[in-house]
Amino acid sequence: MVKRVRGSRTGRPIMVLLDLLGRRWVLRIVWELRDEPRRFRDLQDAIGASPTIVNTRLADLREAGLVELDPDAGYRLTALGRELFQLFLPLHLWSEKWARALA
Amino acid sequence: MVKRVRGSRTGRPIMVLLDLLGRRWVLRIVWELRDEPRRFRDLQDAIGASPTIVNTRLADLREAGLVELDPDAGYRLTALGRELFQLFLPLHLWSEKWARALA
DNA sequence: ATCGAATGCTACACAAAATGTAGCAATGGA
DNA sequence: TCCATTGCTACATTTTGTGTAGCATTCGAT
Repeated sequence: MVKRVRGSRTGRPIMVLLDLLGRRWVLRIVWELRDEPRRFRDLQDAIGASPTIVNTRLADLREAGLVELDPDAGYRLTALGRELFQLFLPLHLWSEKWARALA
Repeated sequence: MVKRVRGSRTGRPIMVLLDLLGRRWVLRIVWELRDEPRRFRDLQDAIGASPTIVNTRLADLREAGLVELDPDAGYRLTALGRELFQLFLPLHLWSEKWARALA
């Protein structure tokens, strides 16, 4: 069952998703896990957030079925998580254009 | 100039973008402005956040060149904002699949 | 067996961000 | 002149995140 949280009063999947992705560090964590598993501390150092919140967000992402912990390798995206990341890939390219447009 | 904020210490566009999009209500606001302009209060009611934060986020989005205020119509996406939204469109469909996968 | 390093994670005092409610100033129409 | 609509601010309270320390477990080397 999809957790009903914060702004998402309707429970509509897109709202729940936007809410999840709108939590601090969530997008960044997905980004950092994009191509290989990472250990807790490694991930924490990479994004520069407190362990408290990294742990909280990892819990959110695991509950959302987007991230999992492989004891032998570390945290990584699930199949669903990789699908989501694929949708975000175009953002990378676009962000460069965007930065140029603002300059 | 791209504002350098919070987690984005590098200034790399993708990081700045992920940081911006990771602020509460930002994704939701872009979503709500997707097909027509909305007035401040209208938007506020639609998302159910406080006027304080709606105003702050609108300022963020305006500074990022993604949203603008047309006095005659209300807040709306700029050309850049619409481009960004297009990149997010697949999320809508995917979110349904995701919700089904979690059920 | 025991030491140390790496692991995921918790505790907690402090700081920052968001909420909820009230209301202000400006504009424009009746 | 009155009232509604507009964008927005004030401010006390609550919620969320930070930063630092450190705990418990596992595993490999000595």
